[in-house]
Amino acid sequence: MSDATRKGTGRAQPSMSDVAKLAGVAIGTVSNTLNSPEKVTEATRRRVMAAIAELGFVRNDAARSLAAGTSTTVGLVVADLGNSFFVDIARGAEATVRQHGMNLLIANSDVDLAKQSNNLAVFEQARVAGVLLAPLDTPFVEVSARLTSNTPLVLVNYESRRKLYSGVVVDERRGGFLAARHVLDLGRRRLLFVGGPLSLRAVAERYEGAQRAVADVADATLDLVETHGQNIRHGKQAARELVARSNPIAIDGIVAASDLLAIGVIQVFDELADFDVPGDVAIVGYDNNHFASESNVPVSTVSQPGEEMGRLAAELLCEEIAGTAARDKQTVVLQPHLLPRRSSLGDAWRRD
Amino acid sequence: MSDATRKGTGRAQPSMSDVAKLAGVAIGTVSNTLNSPEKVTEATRRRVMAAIAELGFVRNDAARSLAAGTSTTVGLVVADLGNSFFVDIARGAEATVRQHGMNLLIANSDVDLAKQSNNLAVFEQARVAGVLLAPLDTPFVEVSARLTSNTPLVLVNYESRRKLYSGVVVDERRGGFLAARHVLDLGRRRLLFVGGPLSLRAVAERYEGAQRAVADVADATLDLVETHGQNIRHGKQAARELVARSNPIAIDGIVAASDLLAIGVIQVFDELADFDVPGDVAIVGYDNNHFASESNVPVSTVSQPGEEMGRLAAELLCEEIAGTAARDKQTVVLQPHLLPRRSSLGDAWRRD
DNA sequence: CTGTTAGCGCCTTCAT
DNA sequence: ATGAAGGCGCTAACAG
Repeated sequence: MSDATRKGTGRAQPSMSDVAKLAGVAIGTVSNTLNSPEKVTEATRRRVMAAIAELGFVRNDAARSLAAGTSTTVGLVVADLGNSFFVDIARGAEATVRQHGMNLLIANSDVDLAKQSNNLAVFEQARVAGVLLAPLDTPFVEVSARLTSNTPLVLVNYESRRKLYSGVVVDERRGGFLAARHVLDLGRRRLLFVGGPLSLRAVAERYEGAQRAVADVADATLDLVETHGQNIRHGKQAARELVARSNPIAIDGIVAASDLLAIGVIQVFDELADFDVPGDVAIVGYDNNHFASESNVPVSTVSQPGEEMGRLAAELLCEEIAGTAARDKQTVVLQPHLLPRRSSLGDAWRRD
Repeated sequence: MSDATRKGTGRAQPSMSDVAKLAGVAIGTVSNTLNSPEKVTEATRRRVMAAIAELGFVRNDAARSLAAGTSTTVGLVVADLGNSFFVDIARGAEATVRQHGMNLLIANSDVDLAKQSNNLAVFEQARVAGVLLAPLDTPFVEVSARLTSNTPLVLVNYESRRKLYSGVVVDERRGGFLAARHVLDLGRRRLLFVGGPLSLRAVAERYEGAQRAVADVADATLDLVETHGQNIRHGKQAARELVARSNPIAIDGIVAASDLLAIGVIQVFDELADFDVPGDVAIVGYDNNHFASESNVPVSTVSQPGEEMGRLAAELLCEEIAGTAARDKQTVVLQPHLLPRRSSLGDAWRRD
């Protein structure tokens, strides 16, 4: 199979030595004009560049990183690209990674632990400079993460209890607290938390935060309807369950674990005559879903700083790559913030 | 720098020769047990695997693809991860790529032509086995695509007019046609198309399709409100413009270029007293946005087969990589299909 | 400033 | 079935 040319159109990729030959210089010079332009005469630089252009040469990065022992790409392993929160993270990470002269490649775990492990392995085999891991919300993270032994690794949206990795997370309890306190500040006292399953760390912590806020107010109570997920249909289901439980509803404020849940709840309430949001029940969601802000009743929400998380995590990773990172692993905690809108403020809220 | 160990915690990555030494075999044997297990005794295979496990060895893929001249990863360059259509494509592509024993890495162009070019360059330098390109909707595609000279390239959601690349697209005209004909079948005659800018190929083609459907019906007309984008706010704006133009509205059917547009329109109409959707105006959106199906008035829509597009494109790419592809480039055209829901059918539509 | 050279870690004949 | 050796394309150190 040696002398048989590859099938079809393309001739083989030109190599540096081809470029060197055409430009009439040595191969090392080509390498220099690419990596250390200051070490090369303007004239020869031009000749080399011309040859590169003429040949359509593209440097083989596999060879480069093999020889140099360093890569210029970082990998991002993401739990679910279908969730815009992770897309925000990717956007943020991409920005700072690029700022450091590197490139970001993304692998989607698609809510599948096996894929997540595989993705980590892929990046490790590729000898990327480092990897950012926004993992599934399961207790197995440390295990799969341990697969990547020597590659710098920073966690996003997950805290390494054993301090094995640095990471950046958002204070979910604080978010739940903010949401509940907002409703309490509006004078509501009979609150309900909607979300689930509580085995999800984020949901459980938001619930805890809400509990804390309620505990601060003497005559306030917090009820719970646990759901099987955070989509609109789960919200609808929860609302129907609530209505079935006691009608008229003995609740005047709701904290939902997601905007979609909130929307579902609102939709069911809308169909009930003589029932008003937020007049009868004030509702706060979570996530600042783009959709939620523009729905019929713009949903008050707790916004998570996804892009900033991505940026910060990438920053931490770059430090580890550069070897300038602190010895101890650190977990940065970012604060979510409340965005009150019509579903809690009512007419007191003005668009834009 | 030879005997100085790398900084900090990690000792250097073990290499194949380390494994060979530990297992008491030659380096070639290690390679064989990894790549051609059938060429190795069960006993030595076990010894080698044990050594690999003990050392935590991970094969250096840069070296591997350099030596073997083949890569096992394919790249996907995507116009906008914020658009769930592209996420669907990624999901489909990932599935078939994996089925062929390869891995998919994603790079997000984030609606930026420069990033798109850069992403293509990154994958080309990495010498991936091939790349899938779901490009921005601009006339410059052919140019930036030409950057990738020798890497197999298949287009997704874009047609190579010059037949330089294979690809898979969806029949946008057909989609527009289906939407409009559905409204016409409902007895509506004064239609309106909402979407824009028309410089976007997809929007223009959907509009053309709608025109064709209307042309088939003697007394039907099709009006146009061109927007600056396809989000909810553009839909609201368009609806207000329409109301301002003539009140009561002289329109009884709307084809929107996206579900979000449709939702925006519906929201504005909802605020008008004595105005009913679909009673007064039947509305069809486009994209089968997950939200749209669960919003207040579930939006009738045209669904695009994103995952299937990804699968098919990946299939085409794998053929090119394997060299089993037909000589001439082919563009596969997939058909969208109509999902009638409440925004056009009204009470005649039953959920689920 | 330019040319020469020795590997980077692995795959792949070719002997054994 | 196993071992030895050359080379993939490039970088980095050194010599000129």
